[in-house]
Amino acid sequence: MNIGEVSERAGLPPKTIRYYEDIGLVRPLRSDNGYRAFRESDIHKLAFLGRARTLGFSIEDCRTLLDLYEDESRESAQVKSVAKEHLTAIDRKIAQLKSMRQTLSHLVDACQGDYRPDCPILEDLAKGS
Amino acid sequence: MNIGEVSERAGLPPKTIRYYEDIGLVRPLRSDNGYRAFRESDIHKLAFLGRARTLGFSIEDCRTLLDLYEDESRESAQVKSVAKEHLTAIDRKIAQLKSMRQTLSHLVDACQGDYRPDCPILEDLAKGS
DNA sequence: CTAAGGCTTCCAGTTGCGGGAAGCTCAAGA
DNA sequence: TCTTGAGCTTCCCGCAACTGGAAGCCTTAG
Repeated sequence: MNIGEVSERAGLPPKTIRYYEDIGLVRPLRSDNGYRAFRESDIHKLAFLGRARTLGFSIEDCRTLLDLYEDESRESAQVKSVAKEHLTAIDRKIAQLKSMRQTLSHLVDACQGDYRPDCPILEDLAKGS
Repeated sequence: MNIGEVSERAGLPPKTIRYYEDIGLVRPLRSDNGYRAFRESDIHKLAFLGRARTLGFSIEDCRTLLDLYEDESRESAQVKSVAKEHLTAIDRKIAQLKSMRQTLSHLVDACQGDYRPDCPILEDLAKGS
């Protein structure tokens, strides 16, 4: 199967698929004409990767997860460990964004947003919190 | 004032300060020996930038905000507009992260995390939800 | 036979810096 | 006075995870 159809079926842009091959996440065969020839297993892997990426896993995490997926002798604890670390990273990011949101929304509320130059937002930025 | 002391006072690494000069956010003078010579106003700008960055504004937003800050004839509506757009971007990111968090925490909870290979996390990634 | 579309590779750009090399300058100690 | 050592300079590479675009081959329909 050529990259275009694979792209549709796996839900990933061709560019991304080529990139994943570059970094060794998938290893499609090649046809005589030089085109990539994907097997069902490749599509399956790509869909796996797409799903893992939407959950926010890094490429390296994806590599690890894919390896574990294909390792019959894996222990689920290994998978859980990767997922838990990612979860705490997500929590950190959420906390950080919420903190920004908090400050920023106060400032936005305090700003008149009219034709006059006076602005609490700029005043805050200028003198630190 | 040399870059080292400015770095301490503005709370930004020297590398970052040089980068900000590269992209035209600050324009320190130069001493005869070629060293950057920062004025108080430069430090003030750098602190402004540092604060804006911790609130998550992009460099381009920072440039805009700095321009507005120095523009006596600004209208606070312009500032508020930039801040509001950033705020909605933050809200989008928070929503996305929360969605990831939701899915991921369910999966993590469902995984035994023991020596056995069976794993709901991998199963989910494999078949998509 | 030709044109369009799909495929290939390769290179550059994105965001916001950080690391490190090579080399100049300056201040302090033997 | 000479020599360190720290601090400064520029320059270029690398990161994550792609995306866009150029140049060129392959295939298929008209």
